[in-house]
Amino acid sequence: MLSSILFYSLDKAIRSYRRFAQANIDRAGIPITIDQWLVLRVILEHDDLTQLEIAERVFKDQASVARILALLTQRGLLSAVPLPHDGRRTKLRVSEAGHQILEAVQPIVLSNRHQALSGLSDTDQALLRELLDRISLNCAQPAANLLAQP
Amino acid sequence: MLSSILFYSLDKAIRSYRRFAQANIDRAGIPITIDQWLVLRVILEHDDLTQLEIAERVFKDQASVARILALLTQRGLLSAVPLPHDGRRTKLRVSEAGHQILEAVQPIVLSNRHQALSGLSDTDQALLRELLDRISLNCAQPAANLLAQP
DNA sequence: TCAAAGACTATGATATATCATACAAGTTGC
DNA sequence: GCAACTTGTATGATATATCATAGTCTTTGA
Repeated sequence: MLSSILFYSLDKAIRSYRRFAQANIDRAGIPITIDQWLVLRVILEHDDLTQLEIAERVFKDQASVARILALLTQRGLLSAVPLPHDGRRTKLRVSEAGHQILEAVQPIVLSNRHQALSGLSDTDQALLRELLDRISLNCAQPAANLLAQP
Repeated sequence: MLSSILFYSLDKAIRSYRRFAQANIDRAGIPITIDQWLVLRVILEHDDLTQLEIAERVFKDQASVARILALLTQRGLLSAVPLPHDGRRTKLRVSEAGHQILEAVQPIVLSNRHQALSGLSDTDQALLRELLDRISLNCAQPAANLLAQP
């Protein structure tokens, strides 16, 4: 049975949460996706990252980030100023409109997390995080080679 | 810090696992995606589901399933025979080629899970599942209404 | 200083996610 | 037996995921 597989529960949990969270953001009439929000947050915390560095922080690849940045810029939530010392890059800055959206979303984000974690004690949450991080770590290792080359 | 958020760890874990698992399948030269595999598996277990019922089992929506089914059919891994008693539907059947791919992937799937869960005891795994299922359950509830209507 | 190597971004191709909607076919109520 | 409703599938539009690659710019090394 598929439902007996742990990764099935893992997939279900994150999909349920993302749908739930996005639905609440949509319901509040705030025009942003969770992925766009996450990228904005990263830029807010560090304003001198390359697309690859942003990608690593949000677990996406560089191409996905490039497209999200293009969208955010196009929507006026982000501005990109060329960096003088490197002609390839730009300095990304969250615009005023971007800040406003981040502020508007913040209480919804907190409420979403609170509801999603209701019934989990602090101990539960700490343990959950530990187990999840262990899985991430395991998957970052090079794969065991089923078809090992001589 | 984003990294202190539990859902960040959750997102990271499932993305790490999916990349890891897909890379191992690709490396073995088996031409199937994890999502396609999952849908095939569901059809194998129950051969009389509507697209919506399949979607519920794999946590996708009907539109996504429709497109995955079209692809699987186009690639010859699935056949669709019209059902006599309902002109809208078809009976889905995993083809011989589909069975072969499922068999070829199976050892890789098992190895992936084993590696990803290494270091987690049975107790850990049971607890992890419990916590994840609780989150899914919490997110299935209608949202708390921040802007409650009188 | 110049050529090779490396870093950074953009984009084409394909797959999936989601909403909305169109269309077809079945069911129900009267 | 027909209209209204419901169910099932397909698809357009937009966003994200991923790989591969092209194009630009920087750094390195002799």
